[in-house]
Amino acid sequence: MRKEVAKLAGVSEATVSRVLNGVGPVREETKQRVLEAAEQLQYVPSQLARSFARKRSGHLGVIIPSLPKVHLFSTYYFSEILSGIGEAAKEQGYDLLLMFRWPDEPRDYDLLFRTHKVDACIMLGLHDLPVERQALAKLVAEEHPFCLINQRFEGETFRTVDADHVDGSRMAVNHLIAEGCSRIALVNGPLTYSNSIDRHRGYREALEQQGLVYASDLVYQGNFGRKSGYELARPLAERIQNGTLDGIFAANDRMAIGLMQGLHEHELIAGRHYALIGYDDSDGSRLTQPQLSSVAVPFFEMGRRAARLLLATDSAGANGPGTDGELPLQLVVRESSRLQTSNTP
Amino acid sequence: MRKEVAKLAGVSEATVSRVLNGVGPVREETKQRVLEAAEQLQYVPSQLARSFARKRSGHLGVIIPSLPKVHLFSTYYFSEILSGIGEAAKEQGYDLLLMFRWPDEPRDYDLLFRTHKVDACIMLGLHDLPVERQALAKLVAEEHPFCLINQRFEGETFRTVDADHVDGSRMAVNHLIAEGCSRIALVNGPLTYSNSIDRHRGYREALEQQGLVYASDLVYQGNFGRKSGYELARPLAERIQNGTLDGIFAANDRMAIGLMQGLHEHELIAGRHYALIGYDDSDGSRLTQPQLSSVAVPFFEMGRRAARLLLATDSAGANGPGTDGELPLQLVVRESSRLQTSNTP
DNA sequence: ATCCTAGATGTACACGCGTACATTTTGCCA
DNA sequence: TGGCAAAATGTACGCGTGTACATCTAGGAT
Repeated sequence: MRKEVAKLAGVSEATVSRVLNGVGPVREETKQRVLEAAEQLQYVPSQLARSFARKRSGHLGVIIPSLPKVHLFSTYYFSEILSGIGEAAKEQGYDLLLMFRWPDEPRDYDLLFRTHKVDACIMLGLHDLPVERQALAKLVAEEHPFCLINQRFEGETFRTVDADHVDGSRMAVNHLIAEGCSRIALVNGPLTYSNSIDRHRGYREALEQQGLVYASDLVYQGNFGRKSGYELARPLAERIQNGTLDGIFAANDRMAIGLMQGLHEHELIAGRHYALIGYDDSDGSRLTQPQLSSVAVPFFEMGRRAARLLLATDSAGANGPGTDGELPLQLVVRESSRLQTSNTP
Repeated sequence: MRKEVAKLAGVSEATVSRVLNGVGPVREETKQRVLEAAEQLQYVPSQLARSFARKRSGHLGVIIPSLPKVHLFSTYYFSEILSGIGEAAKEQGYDLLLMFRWPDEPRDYDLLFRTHKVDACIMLGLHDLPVERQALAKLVAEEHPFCLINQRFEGETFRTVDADHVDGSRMAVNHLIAEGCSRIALVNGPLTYSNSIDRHRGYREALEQQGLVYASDLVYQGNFGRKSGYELARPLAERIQNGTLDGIFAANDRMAIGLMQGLHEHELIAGRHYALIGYDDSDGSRLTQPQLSSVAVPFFEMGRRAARLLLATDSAGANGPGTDGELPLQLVVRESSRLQTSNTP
């Protein structure tokens, strides 16, 4: 208890507070006396009371989507981002308040702020739905600092840390073309993610820039899960076999891997009968046989940036909405996208 | 502000508090008046002040190890556990305070409690080191509720939720033997995890129960990382080729997969030239070719139990150290452990 | 020696809630 | 109608900090 420390050190409670917070002028000798007294009494200030007095929780909230059975949609994705957030938060003296959001729960993010549970918040894996936009708009209206990662809301100016997925997708498709593919399918994710929109745009741009035709029947849709990729193997196998498909760009690794497994059951091998490239460069991409080519996304760095953006106090911290510049992606070529032999039947 | 709500509803602040907390007798009509006033004024109590007044943070701390470059050691492992913890915490009205612990940081877990940052805490991925034991012993001495998951400290009575890994390992090895293996290697993890000790014991017991000899030169050691498994491929390949090895039990999937990849480079195929089984039944086990046999560990359930154990208030909650009963494991046979053809050269 | 200023410390209180205790109101029975 | 217990509400205060403001001290310039 602070009072006892004060008495033991022969000073007032205010001085104890000053020493422990390093504020205000304190004589060196006094400071030492206080520190010794605190040490001797094993005194540590209560974060609870401290937060209360300061009216700041010291928490950075992180909203993570949780699925009924899957628990976490993509462990790699979230783990990387979370680690990045964690590093920056620790750096700034904040703690992470992790909250799992179930699909049908109300989006009352503003309560997190109004109840002072968090000082700032990062939302992951949001869908572009009206309810979601509305909830976020409310946060903006009430001037609560928050940030999205790897996701934009078209037409809004929410603070966001994103990568240039149009360019990343272009890179992926260009690579397939360079490997000799001319009929390239896109296996995309749900269009309620800006990610998917970007993939589609990059895919189309690359095709058209290289003088290939864009055909909507080459665009397939999954849900970013492995199973959804696996299930698309059947229609794609047919096209590969009848020669109307030689390359596949999957919007993430999980679907790419599912696809690869499904096509394998049709005796179709990636890097041999067709070229395949995924997206995210998740750890799974190194587990498959053949190993999966992919586009590396700096998730860790994105998490870190988002947290710094929100918490930075040193420079021009929580100034404008200031969406950060988009981060660069990197093509990672492994075996699945190689296509030396042509696939004539 | 509560005072305004009170005024608007024509009651005292205490009554507002009572209504919002559902404590004490309140006339139904009064209750409605207060709720309406609160609604109208958009009043929500500050969690900060509430926690302060109650002297309970409402946070369940979760300590997660973080590695310099790897960020998270095993995303599957932690994601599952974390999700389980999250579910139980939400169920009990607690929030998760996530803290990444770097290897060289001091183990001052007791500060978390003494500063009232958390009401209870779950530690993951601890090593059995003197500093660690000491830190935990301090928590016990100060009567702070905490729980370990998937890990015991021999000789201590720390609250723990664990699975019977001796039995799980026995199952794995018995399976290999049933598939016709007679010379089975163990690729273990670091012995500073009780997990590893258990694996070793189960491995040995199974061998001896089946009348096979236990030989220490068949025990290899990795660090649970894929790379460490990959690097063990060289010595193991040699033994497989000279006929002194036909089965491998890896202490986790990551090492098993690395091993599988390494052995593949020696033209050795799991399920054909040797039988392989991993442990954890992580999502990666389904990504390999051939798919990896494994032992399923109910990580999600373990996380949930640990959290309930700590937070449960309804039944006999935080009573004794009460280590929970060990959870059952399940053998998951896929392709890598099948061994129809003998491996005569 | 005096005065002034900056440095050092003490005093007092607010922060927003929960809650023990005092007080008032209600409902019921004699 | 009076009385009494229980229900309903109000009053007052503590929780452990941070901090504005007042006060005191020391040291240098005049």
